[in-house]
Amino acid sequence: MNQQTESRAEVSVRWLDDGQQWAWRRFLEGTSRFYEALDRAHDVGMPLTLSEYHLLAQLSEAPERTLRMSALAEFLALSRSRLTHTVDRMEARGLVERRPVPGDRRGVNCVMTDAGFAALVDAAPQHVMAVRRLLVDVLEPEEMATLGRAMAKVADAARAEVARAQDAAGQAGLRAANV
Amino acid sequence: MNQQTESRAEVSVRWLDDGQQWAWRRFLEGTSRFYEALDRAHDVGMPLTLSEYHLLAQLSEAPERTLRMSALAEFLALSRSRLTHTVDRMEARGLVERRPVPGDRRGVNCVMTDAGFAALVDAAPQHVMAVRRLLVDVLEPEEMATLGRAMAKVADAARAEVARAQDAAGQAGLRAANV
DNA sequence: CGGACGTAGTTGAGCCCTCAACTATGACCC
DNA sequence: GGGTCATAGTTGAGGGCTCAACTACGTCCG
Repeated sequence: MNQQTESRAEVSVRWLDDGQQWAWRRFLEGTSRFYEALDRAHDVGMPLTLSEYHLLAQLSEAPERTLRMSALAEFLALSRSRLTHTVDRMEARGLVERRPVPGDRRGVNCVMTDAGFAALVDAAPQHVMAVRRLLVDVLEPEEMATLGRAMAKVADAARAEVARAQDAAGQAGLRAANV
Repeated sequence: MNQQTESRAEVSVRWLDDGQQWAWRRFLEGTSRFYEALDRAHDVGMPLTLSEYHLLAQLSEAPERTLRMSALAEFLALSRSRLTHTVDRMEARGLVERRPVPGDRRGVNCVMTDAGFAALVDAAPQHVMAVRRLLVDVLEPEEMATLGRAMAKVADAARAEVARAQDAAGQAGLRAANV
């Protein structure tokens, strides 16, 4: 307990310097305003929200335009629960369909319908133009490349941290079971 | 009508090249996983959510630890409605207080309480360590600087687009009124 | 076999956010 | 000075997301 208190003490914190603080705040504000504007672009004049669009885009690149729910959740960085709810809504609109996975009766495949493909094709130009207007064309090519490399590292770090947390939770469960 | 159809035609869309596509997807995945992990870090062991933390951080730097609701909304890139709801919840927990603005009876000041300040000070070390672990320390200093500059541009572009959209809505309103 | 554990996906309650409508006040201007 | 428009903030309904609990199936192994 004492150790935990120690590790939370302010003493050992390396605060951000001014440049880091500035960059971090720009990141916060930039991501927030960017996604807000992109969402808005989808709301006016596109029948697909941003996450629906990404879901269909992912499916469109898969063999048979089909992916297992779990694979889709992993690719899109969505929770299983959120994916279930999202697919519920899209299925009701006829954009995707659920099918059993042959050979694994736990699994569910998500298949893009023709209507789903049509909706994707219809929305794609506006979507890409918005991404250009708000991100790609705003940056120098070299900035965009650096942004990509940097965010790839960030994604890895976050993935690793979440995995660590889940392991720790598993250990805690074991400990509890052993009491 | 015909013109609108034309302007949406696929013909004139400049699609993303492979490098741009890669960078854009890294950005999507990176931001998604980063905020998920940071939220999680706040949920376990901190009494403040990420947006509550930022709200208090902003107040802590203002004179008298006080800001008008509208100024706070602008700084934090929150909608007025969202800020109202968030402040409702924080006020119920004693972290902030509402006061009338002297000299403008429309306005409401948001003031950080001592309890709010204490909560901020308590959460700050863990928050900063998480931001380092997930972002700052993952990148080269030069990458972090570029990220900051890039996101500043992106924020400006998004702000400009939203402002344009609001102007257009205003024009539409005028037109409707003139019919 | 059969029990324990892991994986796949769903469910529903609760929470937070968005959106549009609303109240109230200030600013402008003829 | 009284209409008109702009600004400030709130409200509540509706919708999406999170979280924990749950069902169902697969896998491993003694």
